[in-house]
Amino acid sequence: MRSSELAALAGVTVRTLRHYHQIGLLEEPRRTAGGYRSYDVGHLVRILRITRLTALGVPLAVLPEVLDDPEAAESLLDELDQQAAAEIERLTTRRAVIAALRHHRGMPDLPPVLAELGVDLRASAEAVPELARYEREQLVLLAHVLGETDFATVARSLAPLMVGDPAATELVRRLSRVDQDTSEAEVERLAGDLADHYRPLLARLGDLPAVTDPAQLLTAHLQQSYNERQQQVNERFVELLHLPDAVDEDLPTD
Amino acid sequence: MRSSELAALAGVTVRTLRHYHQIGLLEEPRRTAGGYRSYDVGHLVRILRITRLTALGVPLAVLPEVLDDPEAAESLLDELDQQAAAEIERLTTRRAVIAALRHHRGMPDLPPVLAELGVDLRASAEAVPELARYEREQLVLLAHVLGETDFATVARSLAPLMVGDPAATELVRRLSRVDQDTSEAEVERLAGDLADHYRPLLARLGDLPAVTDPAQLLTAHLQQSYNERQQQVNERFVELLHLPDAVDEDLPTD
DNA sequence: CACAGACCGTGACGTCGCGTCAGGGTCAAG
DNA sequence: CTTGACCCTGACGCGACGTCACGGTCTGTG
Repeated sequence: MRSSELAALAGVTVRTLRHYHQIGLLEEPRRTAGGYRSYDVGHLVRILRITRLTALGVPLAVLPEVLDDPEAAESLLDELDQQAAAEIERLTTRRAVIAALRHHRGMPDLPPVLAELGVDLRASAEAVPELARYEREQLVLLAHVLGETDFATVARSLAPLMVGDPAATELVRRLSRVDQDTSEAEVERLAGDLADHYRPLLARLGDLPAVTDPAQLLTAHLQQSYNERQQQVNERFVELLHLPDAVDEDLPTD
Repeated sequence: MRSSELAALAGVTVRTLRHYHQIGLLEEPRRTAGGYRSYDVGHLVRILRITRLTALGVPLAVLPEVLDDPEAAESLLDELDQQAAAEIERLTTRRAVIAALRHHRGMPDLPPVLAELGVDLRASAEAVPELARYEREQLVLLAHVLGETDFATVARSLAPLMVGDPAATELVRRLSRVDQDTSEAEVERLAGDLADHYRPLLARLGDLPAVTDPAQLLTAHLQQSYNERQQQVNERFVELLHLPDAVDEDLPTD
């Protein structure tokens, strides 16, 4: 048989044959005068045995051992089965997450738990795009520093304060309109309203085990997402909440 | 933040950060005087968004699209879910095969269906090792040329003729003892007994759709596994069964 | 008997998501 | 001033092949 015939018979590609030769898994056959490889059924059998095992997930490197050692083959099966089981579990939870993520459409980086709480970022995303992006990032940060479980707890009780909520959206909208021409009075009022609205959330954070000082990360992020005047609002907001107003000096203010 | 701090916070390795920089997935941060990278929370958020998506199976290459395109993200979720489902199915059937293979222990390259038929090659493997190997190869060949389904059908009705069967084992044992000193009479007798025993199997093969002339492959394999005198038995055996006694000229007789 | 087209050969690089040196510079504490 | 912990870049490694690139071989047809 020529290589292509053998490959067709065995259901592999010619390149695969060559690879098996290279790693010493398949004996080199005789050659024709022109240098063509000339295979026989023995090679076919060998390849079939190989492909049967690789189909089970056996790496090519360990094949030489298991092809002729029944005991090695035994323990290998255990291992392969456990690997497959573990992989199936990972993929199953992955599918569950994907299913949940369908609910906040187009934002698959949001924590899935928000979906079941009915939090819908799309509303505020349309109203105030750039700040919705910021909220989105805050949620991602928060979910990470708290862990998905603690985040779920917090989110469950605080969902109404969050972005999907009309009151929160309105605050965000007001903040988005802040610029140089905004009066000091409005700055003060908005900071107060923000503080009133978010105080429960931050208080709740205090109850939880601080991972790497989550509040710091969040406020640091906050400081980076606004114009000067908006930052002034945030400073007052933070003061009103008695949060640490400075962050690690390695974190640039930009 | 230094790279190791960021890496620890984000739950990735420093090497991963460097990789994301290399493929343009993560913006290069400012540098210190000494050339050290100095990250901020923005980078942390970016990495968290990335890892959330890669955990869903999103390849790094497509992340730039989906991170900022809700529509792309939508259709991506469908695709990922289907991939995961397909992979789960493959792994599940793989586990089923592994479970079946447990029964003919140490021989994971045998077709799994043989397990439920109670075929046990170990018996004959102890009795006549080298010929058991040959039978094993024949089974692998047969399973391949017929396909697992047709092979299952054939195997179900012919299990008693096969290797686990005492009568078959006895024939194989007789064949294994054949050498130069064996009488012509015994050669003839054994060939006849083999033909009688295996005729139903080969006849059955004729009923099935010939894939690449399975009988040829099988006889070719048969011709390679024996000493001269044993081949003589086989020639008679094949004649008695009216099988094609020659094989493709590309198949060497050695 | 020449020629086209299909097939064969041997390198060698690409894939994917990083791990792991190797060889050198930087930084903070003692 | 040194030590040890950290940082940098560059480059190869992994696993199982896919995919050129470039050249020789075989086979059928004119």
